[in-house]
Amino acid sequence: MGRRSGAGGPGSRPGGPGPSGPDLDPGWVDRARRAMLLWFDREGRAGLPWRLDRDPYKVLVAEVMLVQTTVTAVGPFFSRFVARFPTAEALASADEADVLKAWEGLGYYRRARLLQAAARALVERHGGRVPEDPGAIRALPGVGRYIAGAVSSIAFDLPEPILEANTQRVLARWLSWPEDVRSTRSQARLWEAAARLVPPEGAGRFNQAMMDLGATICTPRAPRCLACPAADLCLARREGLQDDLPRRSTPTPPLEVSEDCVLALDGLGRLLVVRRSPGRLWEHFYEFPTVHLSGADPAGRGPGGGDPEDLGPRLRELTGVSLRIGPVVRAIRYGVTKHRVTLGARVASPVGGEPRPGPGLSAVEWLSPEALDGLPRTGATRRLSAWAAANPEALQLPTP
DNA sequence: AAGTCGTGGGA
DNA sequence: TTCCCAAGACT
Repeated sequence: MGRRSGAGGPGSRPGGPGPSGPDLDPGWVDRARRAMLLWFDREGRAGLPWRLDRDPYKVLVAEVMLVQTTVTAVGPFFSRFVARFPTAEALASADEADVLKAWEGLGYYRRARLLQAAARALVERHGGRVPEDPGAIRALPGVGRYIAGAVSSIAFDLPEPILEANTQRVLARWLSWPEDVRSTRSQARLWEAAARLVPPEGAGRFNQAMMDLGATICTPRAPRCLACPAADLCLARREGLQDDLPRRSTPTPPLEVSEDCVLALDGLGRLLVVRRSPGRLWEHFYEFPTVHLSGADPAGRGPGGGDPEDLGPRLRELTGVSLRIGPVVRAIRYGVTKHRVTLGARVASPVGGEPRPGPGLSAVEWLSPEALDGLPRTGATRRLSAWAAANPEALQLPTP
């Protein structure tokens, strides 16, 4: 017996397209809806900060923050952000630098700019409110099909489907979908299934139930099928494939990168920092002057060279400041996009020159540690700042 | 339509 | 430590 017409399976006509075809059996759809809504009311995740009310603006903020970001990480950011920018009006009129600072640490910083653009669109086009119209929501900056469906269903209970990491996994297993879930075909098929499944009433609860199931039961590894309210609906479980689905093509290994930066201290206890230019990674973010040594060049720092003798001239060109450069006192590793970076931090002190932004930079400044704390920084820069503050003696340059 | 865009928690 | 991966959108 194949996967196609098993009693109670998702596929419709025996001999028809089966679960990989366009149709889902109406009886199966009905059972799935009931099971998920019942389960959500009993076992759904309670206490998520963005579920305290259904303010459509807050739902929108939460959905944007949750893009490619874990629930655990978003929690405190969301509470702080909506306290600081409680309405679309407040966000629309805020300084971009304040919005970026509130977003610092969440990553994908373009989201923050687009969310503010969305807030401005809400003020200009919709009286400062999120419109109860999926098409109008989808037209907001930074809002794609997923966020439009999530806001429409969760805030307004409109029967719009969603598809994201959790629902992809759940649906791929329910349908025993064998292809790479990220392929265009898979996405089309899974969106289609999601659209068939979302109930005419209770859409918001149903969509959240699918995400909660994926997060707590139907997990990437070792799904807890014994606790799953939809176990008897699930084709992958019936076939014993729940541990092998969804399928993903093997990712390419990250590219190794080596960089050095300088923790340069002047006579007033200030640190030399640079601000990155627009149109590139970490735009408008502050960091310590950094040069590319070898490997790929994710941050767009230009041609590298491993010779420590070159560091002085290169940093002079970058910052306008001539530096006496000491040894690496701290090394950290971090990942960014498809790269693995080893960043060495050297101590340094100025011997001449004036701050002047070089290639890829829009500003160079001497700043106190306190002033630096108030500016948006990359994750690596925050780690080094914290380390420097905790180890002031390590910043002393050895006497030549 | 493949590439780009970040970070941190958990295993 | 390293690896996986997370409520995607935009170009």
